[in-house]
This record gives sequence, structure tokens and C-alpha cells, in this order.
Amino acid sequence: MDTTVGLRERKKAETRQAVHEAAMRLTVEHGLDNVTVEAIADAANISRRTFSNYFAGKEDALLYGEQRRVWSLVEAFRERPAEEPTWQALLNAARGLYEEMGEPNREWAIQTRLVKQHPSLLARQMANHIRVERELARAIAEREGLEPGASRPRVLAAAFLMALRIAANLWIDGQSDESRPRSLIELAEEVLAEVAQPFQ
Amino acid sequence: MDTTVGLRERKKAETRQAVHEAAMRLTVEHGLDNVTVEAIADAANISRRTFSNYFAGKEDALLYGEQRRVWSLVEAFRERPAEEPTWQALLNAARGLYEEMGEPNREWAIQTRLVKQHPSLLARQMANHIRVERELARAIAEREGLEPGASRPRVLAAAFLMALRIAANLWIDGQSDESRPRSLIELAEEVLAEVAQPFQ
DNA sequence: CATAATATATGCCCACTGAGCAACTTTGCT
DNA sequence: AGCAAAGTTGCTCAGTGGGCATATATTATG
Repeated sequence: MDTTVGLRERKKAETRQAVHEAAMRLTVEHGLDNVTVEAIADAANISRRTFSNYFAGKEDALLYGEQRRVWSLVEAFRERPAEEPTWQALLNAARGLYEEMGEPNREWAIQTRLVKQHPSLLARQMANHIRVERELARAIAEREGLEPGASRPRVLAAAFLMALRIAANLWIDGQSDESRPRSLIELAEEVLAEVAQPFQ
Repeated sequence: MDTTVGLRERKKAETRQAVHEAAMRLTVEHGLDNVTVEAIADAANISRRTFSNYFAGKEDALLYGEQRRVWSLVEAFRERPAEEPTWQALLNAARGLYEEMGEPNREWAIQTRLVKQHPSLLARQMANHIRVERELARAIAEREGLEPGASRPRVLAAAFLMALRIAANLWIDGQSDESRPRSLIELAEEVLAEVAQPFQ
């Protein structure tokens, strides 16, 4: 009764996670192009056919972590108190999530780097990004009581996610060649502030 | 001697265009999922194998028009006089291009609508988008004499393209259900102005 | 102009992929 | 326990991208 998630759900989540991890490991090891769906399925102890039931392709399996992260951001935003101005709520959602997760771990960094390099990953990631953007725009529209067709929610959503994306890129770029790389949150705050300022 | 482009180049361009048009026609007619690469190749009088020499997949063939449009925007920006402030130069590049091309034609509209609907198209388009964004950021960095790692060029480039993307979406949405749809340039100016303002 | 050098088109091939279908297994509910 | 629902798997097939070799077209050179 009380079990919010039954065994079924839990197992599915586990499998999904296992497939994701297998994909990560194999990709880091051999490069995405040299990893077949079959190999990932094997490593996760499921059949190739079942892989398809979980992910539409190896890219999706790889990006599963990233995707969860971004969606949780939308969720966090939805839970911000209604009194906060929208932009502040967005900022605070990001800050809250950062506090929870801390500076990016290995997997986070590896994923981001992989995505920057491999075109097919980049494509899938951006497609996800857009879906999240739409959802975030919807959330903003609801919070501000605007019609879903209005431009403001779309602009805010896009600008916010854009800033985070740029911060992540700056962070990755800084990781490799700088002597003292800056923290992700520091970069994010900077870019977010830059975005919120008028252009000229 | 004077031929800036030889016969070879010209033929290639023609073929590319023909393939693109075939892809558009067949997709509008049957839907992307019911069109094979082979069918497109046939319609364009080339072999399936040759198709691969021109495009990485049917999506790319379909988005060829869009891609040219966006790249020409970067080019237009590069040609703006150096005295203009960067953001102004971006605005003027967009305005110039709009004057050249006028209100979107059928193909433009159809493409945009297709992309909004079909996930795989959306993915490819966004991947292109990112490549353009990088290039635009580079152009901005050059113009302003900033290091390529700076955040400002990336923010400007992303914000600008983001605004155009949102405007295009608003335009498409408006086409279908509004009584008096607004012009693309009008929407673009509005969104660009909104982006350039401080958020709260 | 002839011929060499180079770029392009094509055919053949193969490994990989996504997905429909049907059997089979596991889980959830009563 | 027993039945319904959901999940897994193997089989199969059309579609795809790309390597390789060959034929053909274009361009450069003597």
C-alpha cells in the first residue's frame, strides 16, 4: 500500500542505471564509435532487444545522467516559493541543486567532455535540452500566470538554460588547460549575471 | 581562368540543391518516416551511395536550406562595419538578411514546422545551431579583440541566436491559430529587445 | 590536343540499428 | 493460489552508413 514505488519500478530504475553505467564505462574505454548497442546490453546483462525498451539508442543511454540532472533543475524551480521573482527563483533553483550535488564528479565531467566532441551526442543532448526548455517555459508561464504563447516565459527559460550551458562549457575548457580552474558555480553565477544584464 | 567556380563546383552545388528539394518534396508528401534515403536519391537521380557523399542522412538533406540561411547570418555579421557596437551589428545583420529574403516563403515555413514536430530533425538542427553558435562566438571575439575563451562572445552569440530561434517558434505558432499572424521581423525585433533587457 | 592527375559517382558489401511480432517470464492484485 | 498486466527475449527484416574498388568526368600539364 504505502510503497510509492513497487518492485517493478525499482527494478526498472536499477536496470536503467546499470545500462547507463555500462554505456559510460565502455564508451570511455573504447570510444563511442567502437561500442555497439549489443556490447552495452551484454555488459548490463540484458538482451539487445531489451536495450531498445529502455533507450532509443546508445546516445540516450549515455546522456541519461545529464538528463536527470537537468530535469531535476526544472523540478527544483517548480518548488521555489511563489513570492520569489522568477529570475531569482531560477537562480536559487540552480544554487540549491549545486549545494546538493557539489562540484561535478568524474562522470559529470567525462560526459560533458564526450558531448562536446561527438556530434551525435551533441545532437541528442541539444534535443533533450529543447524539451527541457519547453517544460521550463511552461512552468514559468504557470508561475507568472501568462498564456503559454507569450514570449517572456520562453525567453527566460532559454536564457537561463543557455547560461548554464555556457558555464558548463567554460568549466570544461578551463579544466584542461588552466592552472587553477574555476569552480562551476562561480562560472555559472558570472554567466547568469552577464545574461541578466542589458546588452550593447 | 576567370571562373571563380569551375564546372565541378557548380555541378556539386546543383546536385546538393536537387537532393535537398527532392527530400523536401517527398517528406511533405509522405512524412519523413515514410521516406527512405533511396527514394530521395532516386528522385534526385543519383545513387544511394552518392547520397552519402552529399549528406550524412535524410535529416541533413532536409535541413540544408535552413543551414544555409543561418550561416549566411554569420557571414552578414562579419561584414558589418567595425564601428558598430557588436549587438547593433548583430541586429543589423539580421535586419539586412530579412530585407534580402523577405517574409519566409513556403519552404521556410514548412521546414520550421517539420522540425518542431520530428524529434530527429530537431536534434540535427540543434546540432547545427551549436556549430553556428561557436562560429559566431569566434567572430564576435575577433571583432572585439577578446580571447576565444572569454565568456562575453559566447553569451552574445548564444543570446542572439536564441532570440531568433524563439522568434521563429512564435511565428510558427502564430501562423496556425491566430487571426492576424504577426510578421517574423516584428517578432524577432521584439524578442531581441526582450533579451537585451535586464531580467528580474 | 593528348595525356596525366585528381575528384566524383557508383556498385558491392557488411556490420549495426530500430522496431514489430509472438512466445515466455515476472510481478501485482485479489 | 490464480489471473491479468507488464516486462523480457529471440527472431526477423528493412533501412542505414561507410569502406573499398572501379568506372567516369573534370581539370591541370606538357
